[in-house]
Amino acid sequence: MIEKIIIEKTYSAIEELFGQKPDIKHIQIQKTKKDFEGDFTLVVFPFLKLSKKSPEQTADLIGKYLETNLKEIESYNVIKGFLNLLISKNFWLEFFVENYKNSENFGFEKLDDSKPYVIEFSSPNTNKPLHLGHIRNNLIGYSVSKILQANGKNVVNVNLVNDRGIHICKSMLAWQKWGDEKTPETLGLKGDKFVGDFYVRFDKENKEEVKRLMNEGYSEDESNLKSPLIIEAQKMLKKWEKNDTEIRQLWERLNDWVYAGFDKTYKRLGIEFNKIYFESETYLLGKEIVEKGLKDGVLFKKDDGSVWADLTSDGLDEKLLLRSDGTSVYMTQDLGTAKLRHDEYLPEKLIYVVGNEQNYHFNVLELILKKLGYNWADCIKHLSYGMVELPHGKMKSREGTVVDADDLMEEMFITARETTKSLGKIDGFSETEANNLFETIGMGALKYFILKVDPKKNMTFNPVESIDFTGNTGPFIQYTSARIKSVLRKASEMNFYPEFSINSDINLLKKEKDVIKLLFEYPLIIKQAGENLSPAMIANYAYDLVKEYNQFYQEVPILKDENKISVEFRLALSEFVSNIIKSSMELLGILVPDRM
RNA sequence: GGUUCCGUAGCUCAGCUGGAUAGAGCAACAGCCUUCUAAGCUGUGGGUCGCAGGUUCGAAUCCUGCCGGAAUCGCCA
Repeated sequence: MIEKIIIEKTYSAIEELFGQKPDIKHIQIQKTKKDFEGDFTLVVFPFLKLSKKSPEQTADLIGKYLETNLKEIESYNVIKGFLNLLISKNFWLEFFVENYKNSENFGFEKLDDSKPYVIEFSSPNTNKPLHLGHIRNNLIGYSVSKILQANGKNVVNVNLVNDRGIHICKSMLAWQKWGDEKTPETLGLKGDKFVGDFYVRFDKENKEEVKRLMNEGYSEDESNLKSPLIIEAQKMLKKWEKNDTEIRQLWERLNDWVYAGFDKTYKRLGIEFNKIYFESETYLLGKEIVEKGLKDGVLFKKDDGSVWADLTSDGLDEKLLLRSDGTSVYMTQDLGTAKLRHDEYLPEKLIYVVGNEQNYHFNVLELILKKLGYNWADCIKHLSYGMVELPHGKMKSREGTVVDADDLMEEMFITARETTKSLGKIDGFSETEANNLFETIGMGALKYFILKVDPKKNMTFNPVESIDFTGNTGPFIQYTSARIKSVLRKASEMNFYPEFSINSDINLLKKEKDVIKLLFEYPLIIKQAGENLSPAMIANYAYDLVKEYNQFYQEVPILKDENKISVEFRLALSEFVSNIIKSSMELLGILVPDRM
């Protein structure tokens, strides 16, 4: 790495020039800002105490030293305390030659032998279809998984499906009562939608019961408890827990419908898992851990028999782990599944992609595991992402403002179709090709719109803006790639092919160098995105690269140049860029078309 | 009330592990297609980086306080 070389040389420069050893942390090399001449910049302010000279003199001395002692440095200039270093043309060309032929894999690490990274995302309930919030979760999880793989990690994608509990019983009961033996097939509905409708039906009917009870003089709380529908659902849950055959069959039937529906949504989103956990299989886990903790005196029991963890010494509250009737709560299950996953995979990291409303939950989870003596709890990482809000506020099912995942994807497809058609871009496409293109563009727009935002931040989803296809959008990036492909096609018709060797004497234009410099950064971006678990860093990089390339494309003729070496070099540069666009988009789960 | 997170252009977002004159896109306005795809490129206007202190040669970035917003603190998941 050139930065490292400059840092090392700067160290010896200061040592030799000023007779003192600098703190290595003070030697910072950064990209030179656009308005100044140079490639890298050294900030010399921290060395003034050592040099006992003015910033300009200090920078000048170091600059001279680097210029004579580093062959990569062509020249330098000093502005105030900033030493701008110009890297030689040959350095950039060598970098280019060494990497462009294998640019499909440029920046990707080979699979290392570290322990696996287990990443959980999606985690749906089976009583409701997936919505916009799930889309963000899925896209982030899947992309982070890809990014970690690009960093050479062995990654396992897991999903934990909440397939049991009172909410599923509500849907089951509603279907029993009002379903008339209808099925998704008979109604031509997607299974998750079908079951979700019965959940809504239950809610509606139950509200009326509650209203009736309140009219009879009961308080709201009492009415909620006394509602016959609720009582019946609770009975059903108890039967389920006792393995009642009839209830279990009904449960399986409804859940299978839901899974068939989810599968379609996942498939269209392009999401895959290596392993799916079902809560019905894991919800009893954790009890043993808690009972052991109780025995060891880490946890305590209250008079009513409930079991708690005391976290007050850590600035948190007491946390319930077993109810007074001995049943477990969400936290208990999570303790169990965490241990299960740890035992199964012995992971380096256990990543949970879960919304920031559960920050507290994960703090507590980690703390309790540590209290129980599981030191591996350190490997737990809550990848906390922000809520998706609509321009008018958050999504509320009561107000019917929930954005359904399938509807949204379909809208993106339709918008992509209309826009593409109106631009006249599908001449010569078969119907299948055209539909594939609309899907690629629509999904590209949606995914990019969501992933370009820093995961930890709340974001606003404006349906109008998100389907914009110009500016900082997925389609713009896809378009640039298609443009390059078009040039490459045209080139081969003219018998020009991407080619460059270091022997070629070439005058490297500013725009060409700017593009190469961005390509040069890609491996570092992948690394940082991996460290920060941030698809947004990849998205923003891809945009910067594409923006830069388009300026090059606009200013510099590729095929029209008279110099064959220049033509071949620019083709090679373009091909390199298109490969990086493709690979960075792949890290976001976005495809790039050959033509659009 | 306690804890955590957020506040950057009219809007959506970068920049935040301290460095130069705070950047993009959208929206508005003005240009560029007889030349490799105009889903593009160029230009103009638009900012007390919530407010006030502090640390520092240097703060949008770090610390403290305040203001505004969100989440959370369930024998829900």
